[in-house]
Amino acid sequence: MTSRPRQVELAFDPAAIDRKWQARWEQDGLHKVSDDDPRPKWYEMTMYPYPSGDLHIGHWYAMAPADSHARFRRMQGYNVLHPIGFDAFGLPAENAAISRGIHPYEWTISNIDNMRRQLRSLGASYDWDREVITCLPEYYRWNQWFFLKFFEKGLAYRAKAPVVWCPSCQTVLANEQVLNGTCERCGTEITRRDLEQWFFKITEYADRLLDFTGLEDWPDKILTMQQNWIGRSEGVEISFDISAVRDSDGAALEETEIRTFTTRIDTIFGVTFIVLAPEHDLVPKLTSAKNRQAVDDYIAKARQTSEIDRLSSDKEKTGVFTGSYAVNRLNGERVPIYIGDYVLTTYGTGAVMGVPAHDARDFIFARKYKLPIRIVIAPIEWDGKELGDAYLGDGFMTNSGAYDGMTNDEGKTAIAIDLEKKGWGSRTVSFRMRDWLISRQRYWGTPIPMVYCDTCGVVPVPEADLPVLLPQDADFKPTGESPLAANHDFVHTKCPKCGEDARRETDTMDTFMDSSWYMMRYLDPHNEDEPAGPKVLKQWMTVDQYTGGAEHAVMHLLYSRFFTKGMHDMGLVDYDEPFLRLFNQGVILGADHEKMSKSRGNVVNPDDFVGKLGADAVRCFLMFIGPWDQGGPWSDVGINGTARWLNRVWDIAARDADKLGDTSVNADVVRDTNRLLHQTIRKCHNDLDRFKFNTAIACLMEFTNHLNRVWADASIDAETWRECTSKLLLLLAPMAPHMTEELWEMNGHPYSIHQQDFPTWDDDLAAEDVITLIVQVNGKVRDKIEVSVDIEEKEAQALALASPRVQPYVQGKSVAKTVYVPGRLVNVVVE
RNA sequence: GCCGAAGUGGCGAAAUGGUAGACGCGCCGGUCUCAAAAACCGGUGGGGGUGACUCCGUGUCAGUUCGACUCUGACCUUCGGCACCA
Repeated sequence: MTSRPRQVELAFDPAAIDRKWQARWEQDGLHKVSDDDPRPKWYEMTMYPYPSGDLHIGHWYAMAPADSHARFRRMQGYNVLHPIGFDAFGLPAENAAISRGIHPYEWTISNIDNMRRQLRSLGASYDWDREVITCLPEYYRWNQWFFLKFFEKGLAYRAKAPVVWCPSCQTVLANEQVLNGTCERCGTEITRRDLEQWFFKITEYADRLLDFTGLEDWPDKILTMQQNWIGRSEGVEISFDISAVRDSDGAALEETEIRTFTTRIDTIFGVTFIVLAPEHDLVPKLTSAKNRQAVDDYIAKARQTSEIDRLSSDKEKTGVFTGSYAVNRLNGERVPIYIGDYVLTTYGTGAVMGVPAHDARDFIFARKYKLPIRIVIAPIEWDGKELGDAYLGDGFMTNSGAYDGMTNDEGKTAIAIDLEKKGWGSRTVSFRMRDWLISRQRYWGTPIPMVYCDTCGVVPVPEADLPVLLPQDADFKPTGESPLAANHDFVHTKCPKCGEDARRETDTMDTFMDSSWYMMRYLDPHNEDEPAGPKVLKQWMTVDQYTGGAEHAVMHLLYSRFFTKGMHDMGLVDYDEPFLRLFNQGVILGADHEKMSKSRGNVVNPDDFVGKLGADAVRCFLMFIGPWDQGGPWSDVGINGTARWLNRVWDIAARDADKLGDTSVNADVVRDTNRLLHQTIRKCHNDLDRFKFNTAIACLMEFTNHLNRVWADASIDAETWRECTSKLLLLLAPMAPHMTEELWEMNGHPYSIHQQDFPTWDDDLAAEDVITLIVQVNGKVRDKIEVSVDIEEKEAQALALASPRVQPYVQGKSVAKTVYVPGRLVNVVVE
């Protein structure tokens, strides 16, 4: 409350104008989108918000530029669908509800009411009849419907697995929701649990998800992140012989081999040990009586180790010997079998062959436990000495029997082929991505439509019985078990198959289920028979432009791609990518260049600025700060500049053009003004097309400045003035929809400015006839001369050399050559 | 550690390999005013010079080029992602 920034005084009342036009547009249904429209369609979607209760400046930063772009497309002649909805299920509603003793439904719906009002204050061109709210049965019944379809197709399955658990949220999480070993939502360190849960088989689509050919314009960053997340590795699964191992009774084991996965089969002759994950099934059987105690202790310790520590790559590599040996079939060597927690049970086969000479982790492990290190890929210029570190590069095969002398690349293929012939292994592909765990032990989500019957097993709820309603009266406080399990009426049901007593599944679905298909529901939000009708799907999908934050790279954006491909394969839709183009906006920061947070006290409340300066000023300032994909700091004083400019636009557009007499009109200035108009239209159009709002606004500012100058000396005629000001309003309309509508009306144009065509330009009129020719000597600028745009090279060179400011630099020196860039410069190279 | 993006005035930034700093903020000066605010006009990268001018300048160091903020290589810094994935 100390140094209050000086306040811009406006010549108009933005708040009144905002209200006036928002009401009028609403009343006229200006933003209603018809399915029967002859114009080409453009589906432009922005990621729907979570109804946290308040539309903060980050929401504005996501929504306002997106709306401006949609408006721009509309003026270009497209039938634009730019819908909005609410991602209304999820933990925060429950947590907030628990702490306040209010039902999640009440909390969510009242937040939505408030945010709807705030979204309207932004002047966004949403068709509210298409609004989607995911926590309503009209919506989530289709989650259940899709779940049944995926189940039928074998893409949804139930399995016991070591899943991620958040002790604070008291629920399992998907792998994608773990950040550095902590819960993505609350930051609590995660643990693991062995639970039976529902999964979606996203891994079955791993290869297809890596194929980005159907995506026209996605940021490389997102594609890279998805690629890394999926983590495809080509390698070989090779087994080691354990048929010689005997159990405590001296009997042979049921299993005769250990399967391992490697990407470096060329190093197979360098194997000096095997390491199994502590959780590996074979561990108890392979552990000798003598080593039992040490192994059990190690496993117990591994269990206690936190996920963060366990996953840290800096951690010391530890392990214990099981007492058993396996045989490397390629050279008949016996190697010790260890367990070690640097081997993950969830990747590959949960077992690795230890090649210390050529793997950094195995190297450290071998040093620690004094295991032999045998070089089998000779480094280029290797002096035959011991290695100080694992050698990971290429080289020639050595100590590798028949393969000696091959390059390791050749060796890779040769060994793989031989292994396959002998049946000891096969080429295979491993993925880092795991199946999508969708069960949640929480209340505020879509009930999973499954029933457990003692006689029939797992039985899907028949489609006709959907939706399985989320009971209103559940005790939703988290206990670690789903709150629905405590609801007697919900749990106890009849088996759809045999009619006997049965129990319902009490877990709910991950909310990323909701967002995996919401783009379809906007097309047909009131359809009671299907998620969306085939006719509207055909007409609108896929989404032409999607905008939103990059934080969803490997969650929502990956899930929805998978979901779409699944639907495609079931014949439910005929496209297999949901979003053709993607644009990620950056993050809006506090004035201190830090992330906004209450504890820092740098949070900006948009409502304050909207009330004083108007929605248009806030919209334009957010777009003017910098490139949209870059984000940037908010500035309480910076916005005054944008407000001042809009005020000047107001002033200019409100002037009476007839006050410009003929007496001082200057034909050159009229021509220059016309040229600038056409250049401005061109630049503004091209910038808006590519989301470069900051430079689009800058060029409109330049045009505004020019108009002010020519008004001051009355050097242009009234007609030109009217032409320029009305085009200026049209160019600005997508970004400042309220005040341009008001000025449009004041100037006697027909309602609405937002239904007009975006101005077009004429390249001939935009072309310069005089240019500034840069004259350089050895690349340094020495003079600038005004010349005709179509000047000949010879003449340009002559003018350059004749320049008195160039003369001193060329005098007495020989001109080696001159470089002429038409319309740009002449560079004289001397000596 | 690996992958990716980015380093330009006091600040946000702009520049198809061709005038570095458009546009805006802030600041300085002026007009208006009793005064201030607002508004408007002018100035504003740094050094030197009364001046016309001149030298330096886009993270650092090399390179390619007639010419590099832009391309190449190495390094430094910041941010984002992944992080024992065999």
